[in-house]
Amino acid sequence: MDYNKLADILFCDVTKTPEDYNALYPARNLPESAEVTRIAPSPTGFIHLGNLFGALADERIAKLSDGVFYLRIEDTDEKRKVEGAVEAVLDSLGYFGLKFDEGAEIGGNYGPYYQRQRADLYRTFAKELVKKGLAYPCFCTEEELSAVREIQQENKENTGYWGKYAKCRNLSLEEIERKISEGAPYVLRLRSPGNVENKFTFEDEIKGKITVCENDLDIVILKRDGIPTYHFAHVIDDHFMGTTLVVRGEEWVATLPIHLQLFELLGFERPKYAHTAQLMKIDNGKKRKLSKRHDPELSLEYYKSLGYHPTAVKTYLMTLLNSNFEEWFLANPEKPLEEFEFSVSKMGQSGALFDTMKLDDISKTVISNMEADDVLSFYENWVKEYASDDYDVIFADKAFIKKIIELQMAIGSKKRRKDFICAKQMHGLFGYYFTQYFKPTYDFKLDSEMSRTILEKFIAVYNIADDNETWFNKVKEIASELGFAVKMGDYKKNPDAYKGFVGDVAEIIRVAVTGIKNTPDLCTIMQIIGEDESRKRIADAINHLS
RNA sequence: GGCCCGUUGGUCAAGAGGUUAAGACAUCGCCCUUUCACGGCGGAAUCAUGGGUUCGAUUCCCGUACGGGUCACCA
Repeated sequence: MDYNKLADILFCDVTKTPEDYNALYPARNLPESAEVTRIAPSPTGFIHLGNLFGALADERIAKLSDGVFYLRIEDTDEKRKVEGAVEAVLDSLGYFGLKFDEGAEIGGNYGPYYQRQRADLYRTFAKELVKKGLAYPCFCTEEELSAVREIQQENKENTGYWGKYAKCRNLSLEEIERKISEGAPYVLRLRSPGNVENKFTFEDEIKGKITVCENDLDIVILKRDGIPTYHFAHVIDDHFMGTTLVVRGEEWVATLPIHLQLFELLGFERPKYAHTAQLMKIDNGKKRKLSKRHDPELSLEYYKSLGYHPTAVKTYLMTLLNSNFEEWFLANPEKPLEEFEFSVSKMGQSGALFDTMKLDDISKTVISNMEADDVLSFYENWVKEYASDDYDVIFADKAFIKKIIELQMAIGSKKRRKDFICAKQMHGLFGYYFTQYFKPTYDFKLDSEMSRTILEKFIAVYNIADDNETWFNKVKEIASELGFAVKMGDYKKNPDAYKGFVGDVAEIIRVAVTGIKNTPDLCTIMQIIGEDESRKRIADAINHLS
């Protein structure tokens, strides 16, 4: 068979040569240790936690090694393409603070970064393969292929296009020419020189040694429309874009032999691979891979809409990504996580269960370490986007809401509070500060008579100018007069001697003023909402009790 | 089903041929406390299983079970 002739028939449109591309995409001029990483999503319009998980690793590795982190869009599947998906990817990752050095919509010297725009490149190398007798056109229909698969399954053989089942492998040039002239559609398949009997071990950056079989499948490299499959595009792109480390999900280890074979046949040096474990969740008592379809918590938009701070999500992901990160974070809660020395070797190799509790805990810590102004503006942006109806009320007076945030965070005191998890939950915490939203339930712990007495006595001595200590001394006095212990310890030692302790008294006032039992320092709350409002609320409560 | 990978408390996990088997989240108890939160102290809780190798194995080897991945002209 004259492979050159076949190549010319199949690729009469190809005018460039491999040399042209070698010149177009020279090796990157980077230091020895620099890693070039990438994320390569398909534009389905849905970027999820798993993508962010991998992207974070990619980004850290590239940054810490003074390398390059780029974005390539794998849009080879026309059917899955969604309008605006690329913008969504950029938006989502941008929200989480991941910046690309080059890539789709950003530019760079190794573009275009959309695979559909690189068709000539792929076809040039596909042609090379044909010339060497390493690729051939296949005219099999879907029906033929599935019939073959059934036979293989019956015979308990490996499924796929291989060996004796590779019908089009040995078509003569004449047959090929005839079919093409008849307009028969075809794909281009690799003529795999591999043998499944041959096993070899491969060193993965995360998983260590993996034993695999050589690929013997004549996989499709160019689809009917002339666009490459993932496998072929991956090899060509990561070669010409100079990727040094491919970080991708472990679902790809199964096809690793194909990729390795392709690198070898094309004479390219292969990159290192790091196959990451998948994020899992418990479903009906079973551990399973998080799925885009069924798990809303996989969507990045989900966290954004709940108002989880991007740093919190990133920090949580880092704990899953690097086993020694958490220790570092606990020791340096205030340091930016960019300072952590991320390492591929510390990446876990089994799938981690996604733990919302832990995310919440980390969120609390992350937010409690932020400046009040940053929390405020983060919250403001969230309200604008997700609770816009409340915006005018809450942000009518920025100084007011800032005071609330400072109180809730206990800014200024030795120990900050860790009340805030996410913007949505913050939003729910703020109700009683605003007259418009204040709807007390008046769940008083003591009987009406006593509750009313406490409130009456309190309102008689209340002075908004009192500092915290004076304020509390007044409460203590009332407690003492009415037969409550002033110290909790006294009450605990001798509960029968008292009606309760000072906390019980304070709670009555708290419920009257805020409508709920759990709040930060009451004295400050009353200062924030103001004297008139405080007095009015207490008077209302007294009325309610009368 | 074939092939590949994995299995340390409820969860995330460190770990090494000999350890009281770290730490974090969750949980429970106590302390602190005007409530809550924060913080402090303490408790309960783990090496899937059967065989080897070894003076000794949770750690190494083999099998079993279980879990995961994959078997497209999808990525």
